[in-house]
Amino acid sequence: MKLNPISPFCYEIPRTGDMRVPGRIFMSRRMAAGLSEEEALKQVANVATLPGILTAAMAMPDMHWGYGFPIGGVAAFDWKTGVISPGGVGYDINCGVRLAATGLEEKDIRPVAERLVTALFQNIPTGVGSTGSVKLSVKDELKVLKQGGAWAVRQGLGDAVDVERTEDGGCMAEADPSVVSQRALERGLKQLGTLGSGNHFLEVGVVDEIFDEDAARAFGLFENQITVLLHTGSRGLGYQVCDDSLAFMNKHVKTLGIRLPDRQLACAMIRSPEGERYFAAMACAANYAWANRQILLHRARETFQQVLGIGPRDLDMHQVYDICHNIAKRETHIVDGNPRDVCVHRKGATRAFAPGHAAVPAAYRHVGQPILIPGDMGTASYVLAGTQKAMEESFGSTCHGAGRVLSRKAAKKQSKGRAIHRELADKGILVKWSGRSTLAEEMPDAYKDIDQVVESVHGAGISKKVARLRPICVIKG
DNA sequence: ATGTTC
Repeated sequence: MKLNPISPFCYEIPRTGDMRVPGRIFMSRRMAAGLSEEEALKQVANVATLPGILTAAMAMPDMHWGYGFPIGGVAAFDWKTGVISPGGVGYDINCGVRLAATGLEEKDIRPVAERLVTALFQNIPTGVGSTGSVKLSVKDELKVLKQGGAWAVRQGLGDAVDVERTEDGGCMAEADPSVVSQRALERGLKQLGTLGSGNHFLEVGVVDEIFDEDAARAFGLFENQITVLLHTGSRGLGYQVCDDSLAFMNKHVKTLGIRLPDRQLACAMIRSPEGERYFAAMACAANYAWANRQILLHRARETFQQVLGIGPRDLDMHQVYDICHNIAKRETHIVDGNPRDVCVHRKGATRAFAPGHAAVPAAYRHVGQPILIPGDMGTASYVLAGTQKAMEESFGSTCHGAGRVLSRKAAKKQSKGRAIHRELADKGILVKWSGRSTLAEEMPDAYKDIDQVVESVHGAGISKKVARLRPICVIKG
């Protein structure tokens, strides 16, 4: 695939064949030189052929191959003439990240780290098919799908301010539980408040370095501060919503009469019964994910208090922000100088709204929206802030994480004979996990260098570095 | 990512 540098941190796939717009990849020269993502680049070009796509099919430096659309991809479609596609969101609808800061410092946690990680692992169900964190009736589940994070707070599983510091207030109003299948409801019934598996985790970390004092102060972050970072999504419910939607979209797309370069790009006009049905079901799964992360934060608060023998006031575990990185949203963006109503697909990409945007919580509005970028479990995670340049160049979007370089299979092979948990322990990172091959599949070597990913988006100007976090304890599924 | 191939 031919890539033309159009600026020091942006490369273009020129328009050819059925492409309606070019492709655009945000990455440093160094990452471009090491790029071996031919299949993912082809997927960017494929997305560029879809009806109603605006400006360019975009990808972030953490891009890799995904279902139809690349992971690390951003695609915005005109609301009236464009399409919506489950492949542009991903199977784990509203997979996302939540960060809480505490009143504690590293010295308060080091002596109890072993007990803390053990207690977190006991109190939070992990792994494929994990259940049992909260008891839910079907009636309550429908409320979760409609209300999102606020439902959990109403149950006493969090604070009102948690919801205020969540993207979209932890709720997409377009949710319509009547379009969610019985099977999806069944899968969701017992999984609320569970972590899941794969790259999902809950991590106790420490603020390692501050890059932007003003933004860090606004976000309530200071050096040596203990943080909790958690990464999970909508579990089996979201997976089932995606699966159900792909089934009816595949049927529907045959009636559209458009030629798709890949059947995994199955889609519908946004303003069609099929498009609206997917959007309404997707929003339900998004709300479920926000309730899920809300409950996990509550479990973390309970566990810290139990292990440290302190009350909520001394713990002071307060939410910094919660973002989604697998979602489609209705947003207004300036396109060719005019405001346009668009449907932005972010799949393995994060919203990065600029200072002054009304969707950014008031306390953060002068510095921009917080962005949470988890690294692999052996290195670091980053807090960034949204920028005006992101509004202008990437539909208010940035990267989402390190991005895989090794397939799960390849990672397992490379880890043979190694004790990954010991390698991490040598770096001062305690890890507890449930899946037989989780640690091998998720080992640091399986991921790109998070520092390079973050330098790319910082260099491109689509977000700016605020702080780096270093892990101390990690639980995984 | 996923009751990891209803």
